[in-house]
Amino acid sequence: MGHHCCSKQKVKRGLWSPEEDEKLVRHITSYGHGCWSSVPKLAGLQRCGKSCRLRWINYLRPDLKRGSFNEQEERTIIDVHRILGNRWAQIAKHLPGRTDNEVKNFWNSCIKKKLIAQGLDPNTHNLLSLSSSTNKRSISSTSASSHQQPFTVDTTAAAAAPVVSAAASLHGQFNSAAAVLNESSCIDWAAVTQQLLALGQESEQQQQQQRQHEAAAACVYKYKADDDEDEVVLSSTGGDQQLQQELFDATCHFDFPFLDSAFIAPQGFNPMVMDDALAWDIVN
DNA sequence: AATCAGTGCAACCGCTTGGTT
DNA sequence: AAACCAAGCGGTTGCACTGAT
Repeated sequence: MGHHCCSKQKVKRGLWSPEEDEKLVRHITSYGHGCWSSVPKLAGLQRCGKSCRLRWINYLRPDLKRGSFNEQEERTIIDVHRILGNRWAQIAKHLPGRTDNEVKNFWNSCIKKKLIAQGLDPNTHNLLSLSSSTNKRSISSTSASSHQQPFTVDTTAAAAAPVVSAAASLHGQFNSAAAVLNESSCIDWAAVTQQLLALGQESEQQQQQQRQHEAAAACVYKYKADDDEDEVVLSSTGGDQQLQQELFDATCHFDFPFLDSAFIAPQGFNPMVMDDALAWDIVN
């Protein structure tokens, strides 16, 4: 089966020669690529337009950074992958000079193995032992990303340490939520919070938390990012505004470095169970 | 020296998306 | 609404290279 995009022409395939590279670079730097399907003819190449485009994007573009990935880049890939999954093009946008193909190859050949060696599931970024646990109960699943596991709660842990469990569960849910934020979906955090509370036994401390949850549930957190600065803005739909402001001040120090367009956190998004360390862990 | 397995990277394939007619 | 096309994307393949035997 030949190329559907250029089946009428005899095209060369396989590795590019330096001469072909030179022709393509010369053509694009002089005239731009325009319509890729016309590039091979105009540049004097016996390649299909798709092949030219790929060669340019992945190898010949002047702004590409060559060489191996540094530690910072590796960290970024892992962090963004945790949130976005295998969306290599999206991930590559956070790595100037790197292509989606390069990131994907680096992930498959290197990072994946490192994570497995660390006992982490490269798909979910959870501990492998936890990923295979059977003592879990699914309470919600809103993920639109196939790599994400349904939101689960370890009920044993919940009984022993509900707050920790809730935080851990929210952590998992946040990952799912983050994976779909770009599609402008909203997570029903108020419902999640209610279910979390139902799992644990009510205590005085939890009642205090309940009040905080309710206050936080009336908050709308707006995150905006632009070239100059990122900011999270609080607005309220009612309730104890002083408590809301305290919650906001106490929990919204963190950034959302992987969201390059503004989003509005869903009503009921509750940072109360997150401290800065967890928030940092979530978004990084 | 020859062979083989493992690895990394470049390129390809097929599908999806978005725009145009 | 349907058909078509170009571009974008992620998964997969092919091949050169390297190290072990």
